[in-house]
Amino acid sequence: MSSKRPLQAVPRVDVYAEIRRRIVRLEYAPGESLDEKSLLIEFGTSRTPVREALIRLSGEGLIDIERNKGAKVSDLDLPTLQSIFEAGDLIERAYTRLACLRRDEQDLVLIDEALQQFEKDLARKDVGAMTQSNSDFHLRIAHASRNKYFIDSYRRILADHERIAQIWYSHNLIAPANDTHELVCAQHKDLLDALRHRDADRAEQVSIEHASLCKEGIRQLLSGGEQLMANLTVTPIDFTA
Amino acid sequence: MSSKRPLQAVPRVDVYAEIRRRIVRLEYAPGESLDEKSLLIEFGTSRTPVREALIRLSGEGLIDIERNKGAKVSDLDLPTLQSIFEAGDLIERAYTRLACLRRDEQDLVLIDEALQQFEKDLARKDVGAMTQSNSDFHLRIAHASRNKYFIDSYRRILADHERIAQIWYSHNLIAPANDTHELVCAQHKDLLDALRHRDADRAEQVSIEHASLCKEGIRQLLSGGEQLMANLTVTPIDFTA
DNA sequence: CATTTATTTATTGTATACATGTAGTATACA
DNA sequence: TGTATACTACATGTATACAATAAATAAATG
Repeated sequence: MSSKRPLQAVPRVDVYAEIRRRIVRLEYAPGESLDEKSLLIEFGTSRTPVREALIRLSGEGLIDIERNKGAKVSDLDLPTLQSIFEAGDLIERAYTRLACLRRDEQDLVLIDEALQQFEKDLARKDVGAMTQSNSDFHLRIAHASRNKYFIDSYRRILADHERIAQIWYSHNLIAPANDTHELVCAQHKDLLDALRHRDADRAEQVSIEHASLCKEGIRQLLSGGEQLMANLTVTPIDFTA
Repeated sequence: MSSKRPLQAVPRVDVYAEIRRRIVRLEYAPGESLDEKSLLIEFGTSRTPVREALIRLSGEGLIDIERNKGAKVSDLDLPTLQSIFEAGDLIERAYTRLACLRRDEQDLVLIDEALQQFEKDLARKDVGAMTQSNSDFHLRIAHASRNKYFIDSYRRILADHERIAQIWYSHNLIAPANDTHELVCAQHKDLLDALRHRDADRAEQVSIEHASLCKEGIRQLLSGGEQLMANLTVTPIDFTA
């Protein structure tokens, strides 16, 4: 090969992944407008990769694009929060049951790895990493369900959920004598154990409790803050027997 | 206003909508590769709108993009079919129940309009239009649930479902003495009636029967074709009481 | 002074040119 | 003839230039 070398080294920033990371870590606030120019200057790329990343993120629901008016980070209001829990609970229960039926040994290994990563991140008190590894843990269970619609639906919910988890984790780390994270870890282990024994009923029960714990935490967080945000009510979906 | 006029008239083709239409109407076969050049020649635009359309469609799961290797229409194999029914049934039941609680008068009007449009399209034996108006009918119910995650999840499932419905409708129109479409219309009316009376249990029951009818139709369709496709089995998700 | 209408400026949408990577073909060699 | 390598052609990825739209400001009119 001659001395010709590419002007630009290969490991360039993944614009999509980086913007996504900033949104779920709340570095970009909900509602904040994202203009292409400042992004391309920062990432050192042209507009094309930035625009393509924004379109992808729009498809995931993390940003809203209005024609000729640019992109904004999606809002996170109370109805959205209620919807997250309403849909999240149900879909989580569904894929968890299926995962019990369909998981293989490799799934268990991957889920266990994510579980351990979460505990490491918790020990390091790295809230961003915790959010990431928690999502990995749950998404890997979703994967074991072998149903791409449940996987994608949950990924969509999780994206928004991460932004809330971020706040919740921070709060729990600050709050004195808060054993919530120990409970979360215990539930993760229970869930993996139920998957290992293919016990769908127990896995579903743990899922319900896991979601409840998070829901209660957020409820307290909101009531601790502004009063108008305190009435987080989630309608349960009771199917006919 | 002066005599200056844009060189290009405003009502240009919506590349995204057109490619999407062709996929759900099976004009592009599952697995078929879509290269940018032939698309841009056909639509008379540059590569940019084509690429952006492909990225959006990729986000919706209708095409698969592999880096440096282009786009292919997503496959529709047996596992996908099973996943559609598995996830579709559950999510449909969930949003239907919620829609009973939350629908307003405007929702009922919109749902009724879609219902009537479907009957018109059926009378005209326009399979493509039937698929579209059927999707509209169900999506408008989903909208009445006021939960964007259920709406988006169902839209995702529906996109793939449309490709199957397309085949099923054609088959029913050809098959002699087939009253399936009358049943479908009756169920649509039942569903709207249950929504009107806010009867969640009945609405859910109709949803289950509606999905069953479709599922059975597809099953017969497959067994009529190749033998290896005959064993469409869908795992029911029985939550703990 | 308030309101409306031009004019300017900035941002987004589209087209095109260039860079890079992949795949197919042809050639060299065993 | 089979395999490996080099080269060519083509498709995709990225950068940039141009067009159109929206927002902001300035000018004009009552």
